[in-house]
Amino acid sequence: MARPRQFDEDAVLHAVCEQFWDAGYAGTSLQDLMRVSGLGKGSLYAAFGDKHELFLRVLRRYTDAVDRGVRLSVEEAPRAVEALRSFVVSPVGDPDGAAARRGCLLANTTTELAATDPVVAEEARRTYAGITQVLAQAVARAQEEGDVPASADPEETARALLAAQQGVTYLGRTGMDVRTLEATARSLADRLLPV
Amino acid sequence: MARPRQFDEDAVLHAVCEQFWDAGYAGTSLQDLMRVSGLGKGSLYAAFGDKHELFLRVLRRYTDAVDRGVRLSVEEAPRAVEALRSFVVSPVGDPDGAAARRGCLLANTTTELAATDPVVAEEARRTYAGITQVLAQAVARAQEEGDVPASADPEETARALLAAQQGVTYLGRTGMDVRTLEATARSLADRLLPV
DNA sequence: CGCGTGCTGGACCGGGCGGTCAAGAATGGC
DNA sequence: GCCATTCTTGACCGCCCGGTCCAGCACGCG
Repeated sequence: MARPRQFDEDAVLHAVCEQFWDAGYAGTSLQDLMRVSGLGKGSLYAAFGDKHELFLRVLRRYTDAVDRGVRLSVEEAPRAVEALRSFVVSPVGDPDGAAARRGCLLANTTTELAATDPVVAEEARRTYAGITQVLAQAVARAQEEGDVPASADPEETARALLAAQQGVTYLGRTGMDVRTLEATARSLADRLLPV
Repeated sequence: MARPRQFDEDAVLHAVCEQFWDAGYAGTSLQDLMRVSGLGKGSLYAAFGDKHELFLRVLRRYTDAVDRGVRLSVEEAPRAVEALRSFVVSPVGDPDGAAARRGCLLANTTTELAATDPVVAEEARRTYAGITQVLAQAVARAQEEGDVPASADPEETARALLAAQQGVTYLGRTGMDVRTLEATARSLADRLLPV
């Protein structure tokens, strides 16, 4: 046969993801990608195509992970309402606020590119539609469990929770004080998920 | 004297603002700025400094306008709760969704730059702190007017409203269907501003 | 009316961009 | 051990980036 690959594809995608996450799409140069991946330009192009294709690959990997994370969180929660609450608070991350300031790769790059890149916009809509569905099911379960009033519309509640979570994500990116941010997130969860 | 300026500074700043708003900071080249302003490089540099300075100038102009807009909306509202509701729904904009997809210049560029540009991050925090203050006063007024329960903490409510509004702004940028977006915004306003 | 002043426009610069390619190195089947 | 095959490296490409600079132009004061 021929010469086998000398790099771990998954490790490269992870490193590239971190880079795009921190610096954005336009803010990441091919040199950056070479540096974080340890690969030459040729290898990158042969393995993943051009910068844009590589970015989409990484973005889909990320959205898949997010989707799986939300599903798992709902599945594993003893009570669905707990998963819903933790979803809203999740952007807060660590107590020193580094995770909050980083934001979300999907949110960051959608804001940067959605207006000009229909593929990115569609990926965002697809992901949020999936999350909304999972949240709506969780709301329905929470209603059965008596933690959310039966009068609430599950899908409408799910969308409100999603919007709230994205708002928290954004305020985190502004560098807002973490404790204030967490209080805001908890307050939103309280108000959107009344007992 | 000497040759007077042949351009309207305010018109140039307006055009440049639109450009940064649509294409982002990195996505806007000096050629773009020359095109939309009708000025040569030399004039742009002489009048406004380099690209970054020009951007900050435009950003401050924008945040000032936003701040004035919110203050005015609260002042002019017959009942404060109406201003609060319209604040949350405001990102929806026109019925065809163009304004929603455009998002907010401050939100877009903060997401793009806040991690690397402390000046932009500070401008964002300053603006949102101001808006929070105005909203909190409006909440207090709404309480006096009997439209919001006296038990609610004005500042906490203001922050929840701000986060909700930013979440709606972001979902608008993803290109979410305008009617769904508007329903989500109204639902958030209903839940965060109970009678 | 002429001259100094400061605005104007574009030529010009070095550099870094995204992307291509060819030559060589590492493999495993034969 | 040879060869076909694939991966790897880095030189190279044309282009456009942000930024500088200067020659000339339009003005209005004296």
